Amino acid sequence: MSQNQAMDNYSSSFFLGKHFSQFEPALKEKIAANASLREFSAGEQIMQTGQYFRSTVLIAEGRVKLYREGAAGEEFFIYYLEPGQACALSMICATRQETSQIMAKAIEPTIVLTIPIQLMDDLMREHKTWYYFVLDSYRSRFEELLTVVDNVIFKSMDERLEYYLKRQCEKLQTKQLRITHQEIANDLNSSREVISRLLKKLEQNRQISLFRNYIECHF
Amino acid sequence: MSQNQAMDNYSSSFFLGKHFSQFEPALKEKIAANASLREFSAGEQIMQTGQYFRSTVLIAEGRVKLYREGAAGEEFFIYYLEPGQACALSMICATRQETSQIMAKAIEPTIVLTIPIQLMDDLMREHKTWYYFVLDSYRSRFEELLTVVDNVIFKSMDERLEYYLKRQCEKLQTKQLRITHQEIANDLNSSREVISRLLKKLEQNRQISLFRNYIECHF
DNA sequence: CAGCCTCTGTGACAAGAATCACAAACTCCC
DNA sequence: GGGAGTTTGTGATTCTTGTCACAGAGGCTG
Repeated sequence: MSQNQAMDNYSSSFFLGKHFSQFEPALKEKIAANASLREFSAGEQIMQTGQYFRSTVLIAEGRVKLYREGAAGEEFFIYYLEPGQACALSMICATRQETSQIMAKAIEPTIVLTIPIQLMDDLMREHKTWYYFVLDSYRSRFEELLTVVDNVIFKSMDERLEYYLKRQCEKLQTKQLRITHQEIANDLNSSREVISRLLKKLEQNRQISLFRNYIECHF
Repeated sequence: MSQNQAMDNYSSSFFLGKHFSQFEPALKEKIAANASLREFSAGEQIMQTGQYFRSTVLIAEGRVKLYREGAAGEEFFIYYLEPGQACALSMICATRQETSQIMAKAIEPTIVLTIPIQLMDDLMREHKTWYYFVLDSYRSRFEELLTVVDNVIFKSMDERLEYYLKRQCEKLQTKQLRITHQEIANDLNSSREVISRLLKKLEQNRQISLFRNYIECHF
């Protein structure tokens, strides 16, 4: 075993201990022995639309933003993945050798744990904790996707914008959002002017304060 | 064992053989021995929004329509479930005792197989076929939900309507759709007048023919 | 400080979709 | 056949959102 791989294994255990504490020691060891680490810098793409998966992906550090891509290259924001979570799509695509229809981008320096598909059968059979984790990942992402549908179907743009801002504040753990109107418009698949106008309204209602390059929320 | 239950078991095997042929005999027997059958008449609700699940649901006969409900009671059509498919939500909610955020309605006389949650651990551990089936159910529903998002986000109402009609033809295996404009409008969360006008346009383009209470598609 | 780029604000207009109002056509049932 | 209920067609109007055009403000760099 190369020194590099020994280091990988050490680091895998570290992240497993930090963010996957519900896994029992035997499960953690098994994953650590087989997983490898991959690093991504902020802004780097982790998955492209249509890519094949050869492994299951767990987020060890950082933050990943998932988008659905439109025909003309528009990037509609779906949800974030955080440390301790798994890419639900990578788990199923992995078992079936199918392609993913989603694009993922690291928005912070990010480290992911990749587990070879071959290990899945063993993990599912031997570790109830693991299959609970897998099913729960699915359920959570599924529910999150359903709330996205809800918003798009039943809500108007001003409500969607408000929900978007609240969600950002929660996920990023801050009331100061470093983001431009154009970026928000992209995430919501709207246009900059519309977002600017709606933000102005929110400011007039004292719900937020607007500054150059960032927004302060008073939710 | 009551005669009734004996009949249930017999019938369960029958449906398992008919629509779940990928399951190996041992798996089918185990499910048949533990599952029970429930019948629903056309139009009956199978799940209500917010309901708890105590079992995993497989569709044995008929057809089930799944909706997402809006705050004002609007019912937005998500997808159909057919014989051989499982309700993905019931599998995860079952393992975690969570509530579902979806409403399901039988649109034909429908028979479902319900498998008690207690059996899940055993099935997952002992039968690779089963956990592949579970993960694949998830993947398929997830992808289907993503295409719903795509349509709502990136497409205009005329494109969504066309996609809707094609999907109905495929799923219901017919070019004659017995459906009113109002029902389509409900499924797409639009209004009857808008749908009527767009249908007229499709008719002018020779893509469909309109009749009272049904539509003939020439796709 | 001058020039350039990015970000934001705003008015005018266009397009899509929802709503209202009403009429016509079809179906069923007494 | 006549009336009631359901389904469909269509114009007029309004609302929301997207698009175009342009201006000004802030920040960076030579």
